Amino acid sequence: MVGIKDVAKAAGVSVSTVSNALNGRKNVGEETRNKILQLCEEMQYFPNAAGKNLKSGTSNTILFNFSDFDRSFYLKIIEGINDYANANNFDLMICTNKSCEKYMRSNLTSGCITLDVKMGNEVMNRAANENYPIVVLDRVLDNPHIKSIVVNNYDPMVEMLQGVVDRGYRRFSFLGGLESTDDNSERYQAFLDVMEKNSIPFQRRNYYSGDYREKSGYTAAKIMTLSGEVPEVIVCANDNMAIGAIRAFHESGLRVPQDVAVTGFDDCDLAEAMGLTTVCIPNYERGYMAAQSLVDIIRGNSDMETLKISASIKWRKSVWDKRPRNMVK
Amino acid sequence: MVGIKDVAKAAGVSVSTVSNALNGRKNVGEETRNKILQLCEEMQYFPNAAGKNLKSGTSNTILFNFSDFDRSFYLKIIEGINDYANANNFDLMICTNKSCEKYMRSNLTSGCITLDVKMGNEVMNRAANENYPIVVLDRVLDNPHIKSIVVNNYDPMVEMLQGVVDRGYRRFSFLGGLESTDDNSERYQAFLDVMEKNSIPFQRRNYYSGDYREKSGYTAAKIMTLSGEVPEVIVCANDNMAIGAIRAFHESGLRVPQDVAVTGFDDCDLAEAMGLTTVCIPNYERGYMAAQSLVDIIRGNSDMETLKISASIKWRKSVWDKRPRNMVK
DNA sequence: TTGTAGGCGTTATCAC
DNA sequence: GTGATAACGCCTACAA
Repeated sequence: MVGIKDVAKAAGVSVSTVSNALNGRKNVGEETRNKILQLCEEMQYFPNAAGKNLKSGTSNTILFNFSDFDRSFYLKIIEGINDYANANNFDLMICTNKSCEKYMRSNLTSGCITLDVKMGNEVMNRAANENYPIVVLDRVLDNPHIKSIVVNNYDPMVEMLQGVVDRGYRRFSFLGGLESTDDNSERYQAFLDVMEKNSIPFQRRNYYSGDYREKSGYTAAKIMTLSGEVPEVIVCANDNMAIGAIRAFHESGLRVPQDVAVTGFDDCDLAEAMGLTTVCIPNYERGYMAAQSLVDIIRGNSDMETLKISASIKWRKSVWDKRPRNMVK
Repeated sequence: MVGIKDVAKAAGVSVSTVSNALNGRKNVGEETRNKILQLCEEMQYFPNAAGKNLKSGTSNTILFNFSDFDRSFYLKIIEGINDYANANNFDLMICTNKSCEKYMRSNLTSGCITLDVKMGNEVMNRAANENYPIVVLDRVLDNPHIKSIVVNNYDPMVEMLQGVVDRGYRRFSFLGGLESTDDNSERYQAFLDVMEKNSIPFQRRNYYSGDYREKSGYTAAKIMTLSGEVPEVIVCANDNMAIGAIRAFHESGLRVPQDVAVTGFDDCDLAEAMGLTTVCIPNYERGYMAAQSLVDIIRGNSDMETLKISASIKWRKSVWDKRPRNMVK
C-alpha cells in the first residue's frame, strides 16, 4: 500500500507538503504541486480512510442500517438516501445490525439513519450525542440527539377500513405484525376504532400474530382455512403477510376477493401485481427526507421534532363491493 | 468519545494493560482485568474501528458494492452474503459505486464483492492485490487477484427459447439490455443461435435496445404497438424490461400471451406474480457463494477459477402453446 | 513555500 | 503482571 510518505520520498519533499498539495491548500508552489499530483497518479496513491478519519474526526459519510432482506422497499429507501447524500457530497455506507454500533462509534461516519427492528434502543441511546446524530425510522425515541421519522399509520388505516366497512364487510380478522413495534400498535388501534365506531363486534381470537414476513401470513391463513374460521375480510398489518395469506387461500381453493377479501399495508412491488388493496408509503421520499434531516442536523441546523409523513390508499381488486347492486362488477 | 486512554486513567493502569485486558490476553491479573472490564461497561467504552484498523491492518470485514436500486434481487444477494459472513465471523459493509474505492483501499475491509455495472474495471484492477482479493459477479476479468462468478446465460436461454419455438412461435423480437455487458451478449447470442438452428429469419430491426430498467421495456413495447410491429413473442434480456413491456401492452389493450407472448430473465419477485416465463437465477445462493469464495481467498485458500453457476427455467402463462390442439387451454 | 513535530486510538514489542 | 514507547497513515499547528 503506497502512502503519503512514499509519495513524499519520491517527490523529494516532506509529507506535509504532499498533504497540503492533495488537500488543495494554497501554500504549495505551482511546480511542487504538479509534481506531487503527477506522482500520486503514477504511484496509484489513494488516501487511507482510516488514517484520515482518525486524525480529522470528520468523515462526511452517513450510515444506513437495516437487517430485513424480505422487504423490497428497502431498496427504494436506500435510493432516496443515496440520491440526497450524493447531491450533498456525503458518502453512504450501509451495514446490518451486527456491525452497526462499530461504525456508529468510530468517527468513520458523521451520523446514522436506521430502520431495523433488530436495532435496540439502548444501542442508539449510547451512540447518539451532540456530535453524532441519529435519524430513526418507524420508532419514536426520547433522546435529544435522535430524530424520528414515522409514518402516520392511523389515519390512512382508518380511512381504508371505513371504506371496507362501507363496501359491506362485517366479519373481520386481523393479522398483526411484530407486537413490539409502534407500527403494529397503531394499525391495530385504527382497526379496533373502526370496528367500534361501526358497532362491529370483534373478538380477540380473531387476532392472529405474525412477524411481518410472508411466511407468517401464509401460516395464519392456513390455520384459518383448516379451522374453518375464514372471515369475510382479513386485514393484515403489512403487505408481505397479506401476500402470504393470499397464496395460502389460493392453495386452499379460496378465491380473493369472492371468498375472502384481503388488505395490506406498504404497497410493495408485488402489491400492485397481485391487486392488493393497501396503504402506500412513499419510500423513496422517506429515505430522501431522512438523509435530508440527518445532513441538516450534522450541519448544525437542528430540528429534532418528530416528522410524521402521510400515506395514501390504493384500492385494488383484493377487496370488492359486497353490496348487492354491485355484485356483478 | 471515551477511549482506551480514559479507561486507563480511571483504572489507574496503563493503556497497554487495558488493551491486553480487552483483547483477552492472559498477561493481566484477575483483579485488574475485572476492574477494567467493569469500568469499560460503566464508561460505555467502545473500541474505535478506525484506530484499530490503522494499527492492525486487518478487519475481518467484507465489502459489497452495488448501485442499482431497481432490481430487488440485490436484497437476496445481500442476504446470502450476510448469512455466510455472519456464520464465519466476518462483518459486512455495503457501499455504492461512489465511495467503493475509498473502502477498498484503506484496510477497513479485507476484500470486496462487487455487482455493479457502474464499477469500472480499472478501479478493480487498481484495488486488487495479494492482500486484497475481489470477487466480481457477472463479469470476467483477467487479473490473478479477482475471481469471477458468472451465470451460465447461454444454456438456459437456448433451452427456454427452443421451448418457445416448439410451442409454435415464429415471429420474434429481442429486447436487449446494456450492450456493454457480457450478460446481454450471451443472452442475445443464444437467441440468435436458436433462430438459426430453427431456420427462423431474424432481422436486426427487430432488436430493440434497452438498459435493463423497466422503463426501457415499457418504451420499446410502446414503440412496437405504435408502429404496428408487434411480434408473436418478445424475448427480453431481463425481467424488469419484460414487465415494463407487459404493462405497455396491457395499456394498449393487447393481451399476454394471446396477442403477444413475453419472456424474461432473472425470475424477480414480480415475475411469479405476473406469470412471466423466465430463467431463474439463484440469487441467495449466488451471494452466499460469492462470500464463501471471498472468505476462502482471504484465508489463503485461493481458487481463482471463474465460477459458472447454472439457472433453471420457469414456464409460466406469459407464453402458451400456440399449436392448434392446445389452443383451448 | 516548505519542513518538523505532535497527535488521533489502537496494538505490539520489549523492558521492568 | 505491568508500563513505556513506537508504530499505523494522515492532518495541522507552528517553525524555518
